[in-house]
Amino acid sequence: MSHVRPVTMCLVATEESNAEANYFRHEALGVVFQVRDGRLNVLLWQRAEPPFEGAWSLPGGLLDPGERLGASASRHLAAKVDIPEIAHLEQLETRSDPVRDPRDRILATAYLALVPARARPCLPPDTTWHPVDALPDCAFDHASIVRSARERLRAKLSYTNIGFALAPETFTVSQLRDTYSAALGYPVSATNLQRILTRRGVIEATPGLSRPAPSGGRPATLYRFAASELVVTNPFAAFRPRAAEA
Amino acid sequence: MSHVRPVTMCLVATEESNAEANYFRHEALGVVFQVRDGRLNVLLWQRAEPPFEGAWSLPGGLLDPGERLGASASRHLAAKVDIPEIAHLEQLETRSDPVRDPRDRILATAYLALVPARARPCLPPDTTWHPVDALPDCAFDHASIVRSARERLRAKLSYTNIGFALAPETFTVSQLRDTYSAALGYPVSATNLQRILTRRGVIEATPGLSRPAPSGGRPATLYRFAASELVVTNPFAAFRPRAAEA
DNA sequence: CCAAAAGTGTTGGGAATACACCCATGC
DNA sequence: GCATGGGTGTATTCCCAACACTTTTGG
Repeated sequence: MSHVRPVTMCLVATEESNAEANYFRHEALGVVFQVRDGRLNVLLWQRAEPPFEGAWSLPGGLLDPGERLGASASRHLAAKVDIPEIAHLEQLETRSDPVRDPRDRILATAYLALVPARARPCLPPDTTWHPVDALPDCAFDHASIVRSARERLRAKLSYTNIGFALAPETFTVSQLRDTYSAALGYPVSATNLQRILTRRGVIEATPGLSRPAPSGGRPATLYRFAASELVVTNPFAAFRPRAAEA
Repeated sequence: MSHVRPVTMCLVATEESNAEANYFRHEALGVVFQVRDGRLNVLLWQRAEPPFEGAWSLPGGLLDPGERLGASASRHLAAKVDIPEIAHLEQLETRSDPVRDPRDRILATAYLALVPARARPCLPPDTTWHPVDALPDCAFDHASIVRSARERLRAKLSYTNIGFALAPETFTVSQLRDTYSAALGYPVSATNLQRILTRRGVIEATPGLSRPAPSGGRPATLYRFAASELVVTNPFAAFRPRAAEA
C-alpha cells in the first residue's frame, strides 16, 4: 500500500486539466526560539547535501498520512530537542511558493516553538543555536520564516503572557527583563516590566527569594508566571467595548 | 469527473515507511466579509450534494500544480465575486485535521478577504451573504474558520488601518462608525473614531462634503483612507522602544 | 424656531514611561 | 561605610472614553 508515490495517470478527462496532479508534499517546520546569553537564538541544522549544501535549515520534515500539522512539527522537533522542553507551540503561516524548494514542490507550514531559558537540550552534532540578529546563510525561504516568527513573538510579548514560554519556572524581575530585552531586541525597564505584568496578573511573587547575590546586592523576589498557556491579556489597543467584563 | 485519486502503486521501497504516500490534496478557502445593512456578513454557498448536503460552505477549491495558495484563493473566489472588489486578502491559518473532510483527507488554508461596503457583486444562485452573528448550519470546520477570521479582523481593526478594505472610497465619519460597529460587534463612538483615526493618519478629510441630509442635519465631511494597503499603525501595546522613529 | 446630524472642546481616567529614592545584602 | 543590585513611590505623559456644547443644515 505505502511505498508509492502517487503516480499521475490520465484515467479520465476532466473539466480542469491536471485535476489528478493536485497532490502535494507538505512539511512542518519549527522555528525554535530560546534566549541564551542575553540574545534570542533559533535552532538550525547545517545541511550536508545539496541543495543548499552547507547552509542552515529549520528543523522539520514531511507530514505523514493521518497526522496533523502540529503533531508533525512536534514529531520532527523531537529529533532535536526534548518535546517537554517546548513550552509553547503555535502555527505561524504556510508557504506555498512553487519553487521554494528547487528540487520539487513542497508546501511548508511553519510553527513557532519556544523553549524556556534555563533548558539545555542536548543537540545532534549538526544542530546548533544561532542568534536571530546574526543569521547564517539559510536554505530555502527559512531566513524569511525566522524573521516572520520573530515578528509574531515580538507582537505577542506586548499583549499576551507568552513570556511564560521563554522564562524559567521561577525568576527575578531582572532575569525576566533580560529575557524580554533579548526577545524584543531593545532594552526594557525592569521597573515597568514588573508593574505591567503584575497589574495584569501575568506574573506573581512566590514566597522564595533569590540567593543573596554574588558580589553584593539585595536578594530579589522570585516570581513565576500565573498561567502556563497562552492568554491574551491586553486585547484592545483602541475601540474597547463599553463594559468588557471577563 | 475530476477527483481521481492518485493511484498508489508499489514502485520502490524506502527507508521511511509511507514516505511516498505523503502527498495531500490542499484547498484554499476564502472567508469573504462585507458589511451590509449594519451587520458583518460572510459569503457562503449552499451544498447541493453530500457530504453536508444543504449545509453552507466557504468558497474555495483545490490548489493547482504551480499555483500559490494566495493565487488559488483568488482564483476560486473569482467564481463568486469580481476579484477587483476584494480590497484585502491575507492568509489566516491552515487546518490539517485528517477527518475534517469525511470523504478524504484534504488540508485547507483559509484566507481573509474583505469587500468594501458599497460593492454589490452579483452572485451565483447558490451563493448568498449571511450575518456572522447568525451563521447557518455550516459544512466541515467552516463555522470555526469563520469565527477565527472574525477574531483576526476584530483585532486588526484596533491596531492597523484594515478598515480601508471595508469602507467605500469616501465616507462620512458616521458611515465609518457603522462599519466599525458592525465589524467589531459592539457600538463605537463616532467622535472618538474620528479623532483616533485622524491622529494616526489613517483617514484624511477630502475637499468634498456629503449632500446635506435627508431630513435635516449638517452636511458631513467626506473622508478617505490615506493608504489602501495594510499598515500597522499601533504596534506597541506595551514595552515600546525608547525612540521609535519611522 | 426647532429638530437632526456633524463636529469640536473639555474633562477625566487609566496605563505606560521616567526618575528619584529607599531597602537589603556582601565586602 | 560603601558598592551593588532590588524594589517602591511619584510625577509626567500620552491616549482614549465620555459628555457637553457649538455648528450647519432642513422644515
